[in-house]
Amino acid sequence: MEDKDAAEEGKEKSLDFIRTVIAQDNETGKHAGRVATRFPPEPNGYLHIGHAKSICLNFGIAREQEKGTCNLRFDDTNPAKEDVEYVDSIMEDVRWMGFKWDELHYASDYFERLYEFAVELIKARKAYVCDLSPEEVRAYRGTLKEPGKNSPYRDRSPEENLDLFTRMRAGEFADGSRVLRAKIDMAAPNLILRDPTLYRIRRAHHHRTGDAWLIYPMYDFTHCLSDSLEGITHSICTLEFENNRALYDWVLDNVSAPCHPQQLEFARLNLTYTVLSKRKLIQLVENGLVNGWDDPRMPTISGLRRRGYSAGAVRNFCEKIGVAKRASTVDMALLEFCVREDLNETAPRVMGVLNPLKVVITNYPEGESEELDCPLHPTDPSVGGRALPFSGELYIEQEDFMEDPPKKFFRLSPGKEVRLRYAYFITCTDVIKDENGQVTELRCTYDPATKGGDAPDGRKVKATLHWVSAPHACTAEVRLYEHLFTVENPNDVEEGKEFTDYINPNSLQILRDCKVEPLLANAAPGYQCQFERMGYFCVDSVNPETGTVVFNRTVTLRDQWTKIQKTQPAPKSQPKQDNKPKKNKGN
RNA sequence: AGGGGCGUCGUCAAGCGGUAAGACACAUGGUUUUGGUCCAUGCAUUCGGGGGUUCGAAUCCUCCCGCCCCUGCCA
Repeated sequence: MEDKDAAEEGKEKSLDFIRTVIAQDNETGKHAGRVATRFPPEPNGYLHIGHAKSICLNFGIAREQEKGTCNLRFDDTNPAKEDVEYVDSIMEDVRWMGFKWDELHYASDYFERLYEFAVELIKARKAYVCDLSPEEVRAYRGTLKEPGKNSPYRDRSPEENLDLFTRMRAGEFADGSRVLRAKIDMAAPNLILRDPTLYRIRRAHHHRTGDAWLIYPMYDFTHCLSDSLEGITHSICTLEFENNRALYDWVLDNVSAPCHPQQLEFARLNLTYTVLSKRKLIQLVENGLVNGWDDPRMPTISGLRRRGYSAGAVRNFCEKIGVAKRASTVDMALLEFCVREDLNETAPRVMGVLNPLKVVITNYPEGESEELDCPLHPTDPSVGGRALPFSGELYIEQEDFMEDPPKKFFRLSPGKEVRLRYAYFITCTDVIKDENGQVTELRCTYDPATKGGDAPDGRKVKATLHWVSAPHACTAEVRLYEHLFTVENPNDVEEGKEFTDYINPNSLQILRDCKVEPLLANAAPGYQCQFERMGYFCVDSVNPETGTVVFNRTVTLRDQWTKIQKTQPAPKSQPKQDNKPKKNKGN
């Protein structure tokens, strides 16, 4: 053991390309050992798992450096799309992820300074007010293959530009009638550099500056200068901004900026069976295709939280996926692995029956009951235990009984003996059906000698079932979730279809008559546990008026049995008896 | 007269001239009072393709191919 650890220590953990740059900068003393990052969301939507990757990168880097800092900065330069609801949710999500920002900033706090930088550019003949309409600007820009042509307003004098820009700010011109543009190169092969817009006129109420401004700076002008003003050393963003780096550098090179951060671009996260673009996420919410941003099916941080994911699991996931420049799509199975890994360690094991089937123990003393002392975790005694009531009337899972079982079915069937976890061995003696042939109840006998779950005579059973004592059971609502989409890549849309056409109709299944052990009657919202053999669940944070506890299934357990079933020849038809017909899970 | 990026196992991802890490997934055994966990084993003779340099190439050179991003007064 010890030498193994020692061997491991010798191995250098390989750094991703961003941390490699930072390590080099530290070595050369480029920033005197200082490392300053920032997480810069625009408050125009809720954060999702893709942002979690960026959060872990930026805050993570700051945390692992001796002199590292990470700011939270809202990139709020487009009042038309932004809202305080989003800034609040973003702060909550970053905190929940387990990070603390060093400084909190809003790009809008820099508006006055940004204006001064723009004036600087105008005075240096590097920016001009352009009267072209948006359509004309587009036409003048040229195409991917052909150069653009200069705006007729390109050579206005600094005096005239200053006058016009001042009057833009003062509100003398209509929205969209003029813009301030950088004077760079209309023939630049990088279109971003063809005299990009720096300021536009917008009579919109800003969530922070109110009506103080009528002109708003564009991202490319704002972002680099905000970074500079905050003394950011490494400005980390996603790949699609690679083209913008030329402008990022141009602005900082042509203005008296305090410092020049290095922009580094990494590949954004894509996940199978979901969408991760704000536009699409907003569409799902606004069209009522999901129940809000925190719908547990959503890949949002708030959705994952409500689903029962722990911050640690999400952080772990972000570490496992790595950081690189290659466009990639991570398998959802990895995210699921990360929650299971986390919850397996910590979650108390309890009993919950999703689709109850009544079992009467015919030789158990009528009306009696007893309490079994059971651990809450199979390997970690510190999780504690609880008293579990047992009686002659129980519920077991419908799928744990088959009247005519296939070869590899180990669970209960007529004449078969199984173990009830932590309780007794029982043997099925009778099957009771209703007039439709549906199984409504099982009659079983129990062996009093097997109390606790072991037979003194050493006989074995092939299966252990979870169960709940009927008179003691608490009725609960359980929401089962599956992938939001039926296809791996919902962005890959067939001709004439939309991504919403691939929404999984079974992504949410509500079970209203589940039976859980009494311990759970007063479980607090957010409480995470494992229903033995069924999966990890958590108490929904939004409780209904009805008073019944609502559980969200975070993730199923790994399941050999369904795999075996899939590879088995179809079993002889069985009368279905679910209270809610269950679709074949998985696709 | 287009420019900027990226191609290593099914999916992520190390590797940076010395002979293909790791993780998920998958498969097979073992343990087990969860068909869970855990443990063991297997899983790229080959790095988009062709040439070249070299004793030696995923790593260097070269040509080709494929994919992503850029023509918002969005970020």
